[in-house]
Amino acid sequence: VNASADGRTWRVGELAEQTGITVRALHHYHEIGLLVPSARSGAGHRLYTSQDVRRLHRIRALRGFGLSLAGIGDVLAGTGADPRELLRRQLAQVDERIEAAGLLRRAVAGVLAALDDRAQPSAEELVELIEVMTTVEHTLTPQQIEEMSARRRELTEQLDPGELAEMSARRAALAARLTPAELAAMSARRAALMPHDG
Amino acid sequence: VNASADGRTWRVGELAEQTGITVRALHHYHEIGLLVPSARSGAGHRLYTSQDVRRLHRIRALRGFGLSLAGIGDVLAGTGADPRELLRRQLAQVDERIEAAGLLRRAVAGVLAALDDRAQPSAEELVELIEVMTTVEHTLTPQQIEEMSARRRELTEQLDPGELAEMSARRAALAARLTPAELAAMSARRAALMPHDG
DNA sequence: TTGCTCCTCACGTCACGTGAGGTGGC
DNA sequence: TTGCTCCTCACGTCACGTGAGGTGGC
Repeated sequence: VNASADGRTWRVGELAEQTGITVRALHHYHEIGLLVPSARSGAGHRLYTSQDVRRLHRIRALRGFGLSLAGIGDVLAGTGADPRELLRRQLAQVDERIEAAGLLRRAVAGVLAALDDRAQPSAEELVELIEVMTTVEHTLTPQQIEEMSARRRELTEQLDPGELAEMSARRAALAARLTPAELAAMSARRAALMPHDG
Repeated sequence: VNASADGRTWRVGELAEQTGITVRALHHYHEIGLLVPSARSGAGHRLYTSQDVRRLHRIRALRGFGLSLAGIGDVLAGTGADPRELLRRQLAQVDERIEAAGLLRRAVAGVLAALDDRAQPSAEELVELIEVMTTVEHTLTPQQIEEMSARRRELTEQLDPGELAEMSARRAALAARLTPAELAAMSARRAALMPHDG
């Protein structure tokens, strides 16, 4: 808002050291116009003013929120629509990631549990196991899966922010947890998957 | 193991439709040698045998486990080391993702909660808010952060699979959950962040 | 004079998406 | 003859990493 007439400038290396952003990344931000240093030295070296540094901190903060560099540019330019809408989309995306990762973690842990009992598990057995475990999911056709996610998207978009946040939190917590019962069920299923010797 | 003399073959389009994997992806798998169709028609069209289809299913299953195409090639070739080691690394990676996403979700939800009270939040306010919220994390230098994750990695590698799985499950569940108390704390902190009017 | 930091190309990454332009099979 | 599927280039994506070869400042 008010320009403090601080004449101090920073060079790329200094900025990189302070912020943990690499020199190459700063070059990249310059290339795409996201952060153009306000000055150059006589030798052509980039010189960043305190204003530039301030912008960089904002860029880093927004990047930490998972925004793309293009998205960050929009937000900082103020050209985007309602910022809340942006954040809501972010939240929904994060929740999808959490949910997917939770399912994946359960699957991986399940396979690991099954393998840990075997003396010398071969890669062959591993593949076999993973294949069978994922077969269930594959009985759904891509269309069906698409329909499901589309339907869910519609539903989600009709919720107000409060409801959305609540539902998301519940789903995320559910997906990330691993109940002993589930582990037991996997352990049981494992017997059916193992090659019958003799 | 035993080759059922099933002479049936499939063309890329058929395979794509059945498996949900795009034609382009199948071309890509061919290019990198991950899945080379066993035959070609007179016109040069790719013809996949039942063996090829079987391999494709395995590729898809392993891809679902988050492995890179190169990693999948290794596993299917049986050249990799102990498959359990591979899965353990996968598990650790997934847990890191879940944890990071959980932290992110909390931050985004916090900012959203703060913004929802404002009548007409500007992009400027949004950025300000996000910046302040992430400032705490930035008091750590990159080196410190690196040291922390390195130390944690060392610790993790010394655990046996059982301990690892248990710890991971706890961490993941913790990170994904959003307690009312935390929301309240955020709500309280919010007051300090809002610009004091007058 | 020697390091150190800086500079500008420019290719590589990962797993494909997306045309462009053309040919064979029912 | 008309669609449909198939083919092979080949560039684009996203946010930089990683040299290559060269120049200015203390």
